[in-house]
Amino acid sequence: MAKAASPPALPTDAELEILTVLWNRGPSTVRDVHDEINRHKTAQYTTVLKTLQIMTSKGLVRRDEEQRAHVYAATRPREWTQRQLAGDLLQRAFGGSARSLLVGALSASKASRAELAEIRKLIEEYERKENQ
Amino acid sequence: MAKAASPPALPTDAELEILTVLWNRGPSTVRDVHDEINRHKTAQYTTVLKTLQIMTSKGLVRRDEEQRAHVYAATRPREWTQRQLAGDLLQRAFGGSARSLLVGALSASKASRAELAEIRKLIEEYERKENQ
DNA sequence: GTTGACATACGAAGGCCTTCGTAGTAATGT
DNA sequence: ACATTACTACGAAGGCCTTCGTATGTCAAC
Repeated sequence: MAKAASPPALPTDAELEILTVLWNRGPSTVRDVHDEINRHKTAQYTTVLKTLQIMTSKGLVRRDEEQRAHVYAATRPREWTQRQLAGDLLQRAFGGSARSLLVGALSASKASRAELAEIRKLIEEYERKENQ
Repeated sequence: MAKAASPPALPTDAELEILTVLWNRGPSTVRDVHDEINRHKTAQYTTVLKTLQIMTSKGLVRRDEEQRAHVYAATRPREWTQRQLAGDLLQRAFGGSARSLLVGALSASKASRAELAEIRKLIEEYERKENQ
């Protein structure tokens, strides 16, 4: 069973939460993930398990069954997934305009002065690369 | 019937598509929306109608029943909704970092030189306001 | 070997989203 | 008056997501 081949679809809400744990912790058992998630909300152990099983069949995570407690790891790096998610929203809600998306993000987040500076540097970096 | 009071929840996919039409066209009948949407995909008239009815009950749109063909209008402006959506993704997938979100958006969109310049100006603008 | 702790597998329920077909009603034209 | 056309209302199906309870298996330790 399992198999998913094709590009893993976008992770859903619960899936993204689990992926975040995996990205932060590295390969983890269900128990690891469950414990981590229960730090800020409550969820049954089997809920996490089931979701991880589904994620496996979707190809979002890979699992190592060597040990009795299977070890799960994200298939795609955080950045790759973030790009998918950002790209999706970009098209769906912002007509592809990265600028509009940034406006939305900034007005939603009250970015600090430091963050603004970071973003400016990032853009300058991009522009430099663009000009080569 | 109808009524939703509380802050309208985030629009779903199909809802966002309809909202986009309303934002672009202004108040419109179901037929208007349906015609517009069928320019790039096919959907039954009653599907659009039903979705608009649901959106009404959620408070995403308001409807004027004066005429036989009801006229629908978005309750919230595009920018407001975009902020919700951006803010939601920002928290869910980027740990609140607008910079990370921008990185994702840029790598997903291959922004043009012109767009990069626009974004830089936007940031400079923000920084100027921030420093007053 | 029985018990208890801990693991996976799996079915199923409840929600929401999306879609559409059908029914009923109002306007329009012949 | 009648047929045609255009509109709204509504129910329901099919999917996916999320959640959980229950069944089952494994291992260790008494």
